[in-house]
Amino acid sequence: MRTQPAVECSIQRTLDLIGDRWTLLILRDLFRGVRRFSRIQEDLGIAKNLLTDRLGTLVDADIVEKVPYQDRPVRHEYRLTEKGRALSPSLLALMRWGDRYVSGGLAPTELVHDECGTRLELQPWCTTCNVPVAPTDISSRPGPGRHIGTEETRV
Amino acid sequence: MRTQPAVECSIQRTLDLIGDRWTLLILRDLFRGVRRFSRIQEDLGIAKNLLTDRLGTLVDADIVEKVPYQDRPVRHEYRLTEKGRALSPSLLALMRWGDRYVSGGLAPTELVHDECGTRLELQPWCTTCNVPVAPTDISSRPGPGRHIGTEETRV
DNA sequence: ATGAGTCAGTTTCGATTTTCAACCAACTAC
DNA sequence: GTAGTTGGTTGAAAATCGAAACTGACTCAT
Repeated sequence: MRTQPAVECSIQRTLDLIGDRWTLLILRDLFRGVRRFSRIQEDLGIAKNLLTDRLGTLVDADIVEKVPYQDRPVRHEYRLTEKGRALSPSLLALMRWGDRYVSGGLAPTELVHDECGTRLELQPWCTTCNVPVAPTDISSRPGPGRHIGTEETRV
Repeated sequence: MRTQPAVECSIQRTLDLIGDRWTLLILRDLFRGVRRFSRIQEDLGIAKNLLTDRLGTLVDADIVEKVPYQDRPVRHEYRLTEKGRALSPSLLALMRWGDRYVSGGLAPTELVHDECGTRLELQPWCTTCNVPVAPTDISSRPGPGRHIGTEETRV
């Protein structure tokens, strides 16, 4: 969307790709199984030219792929790639925040653990210690993908 | 931002509030400790009138608060409220996705577990079973905040 | 084989947003 | 008094968006 020399932040890089008003909603629909142009269009109320544009961007970015579901006439549907499915935690996090702070704690839809039916939380997880990590136990440091002037950083 | 009758989805409700091109970047700056109008403005390169507008929206939504840091002249800085800080997992999730899929696995900044220095992952977590939950073990169901026609839903 | 319908777009154009630059107000420091 | 800083506001040009009309490829019913 924008063309900046190479931003030193993965959040910004990500938002440059999918951070506009519609794209995350389109992705939500794809996660929900709404995969066809016209279905997405009527579900979101997005203008068709914009939907064309956004889906094109997502396909170019390899987040979504266009697969034919019939010949004669050839019709396609849009499916998440592995890269696209990897956005699941991001959407889940936004959803849980909205449940708590916008929907007043009353989730319109709940995501639960299959085995026990408990509603899921999303937590930072340490793969070494195998424990959830509280925000107070998180530090940041410059990583191998170059670094920015380090400040008090707590995300 | 938009005024829709009462959308039945926490993702959409959330994105209506913070899902524009700049707001999440502003919040990222606040998490990083960049809290003053002029600092944010130059860091992001956002137009000042838009920054005024977006900060106002965030303050109205109680995501950010404006606190004076000096008198004479009174100057304010913008701080995350508890509601704002609760967006941390969302930003973290977007960051981790960007690390992997946009920055080619080379994180510009790493968030690590204080105690052991391991880079953090963000995982759905079952508070009952006390285990991380894989995407395949997640189901969805209508919650108390009203419900939408249920489809194959996997977020 | 004509006519209506569906799906996935493209085109056009007026309305809205964003950007960019200039200006302003309050105060400090010199 | 002059310059500088911070946190804005204002207005005009440029970019983007939204709504509706139009297209093309095909099906199905008559």
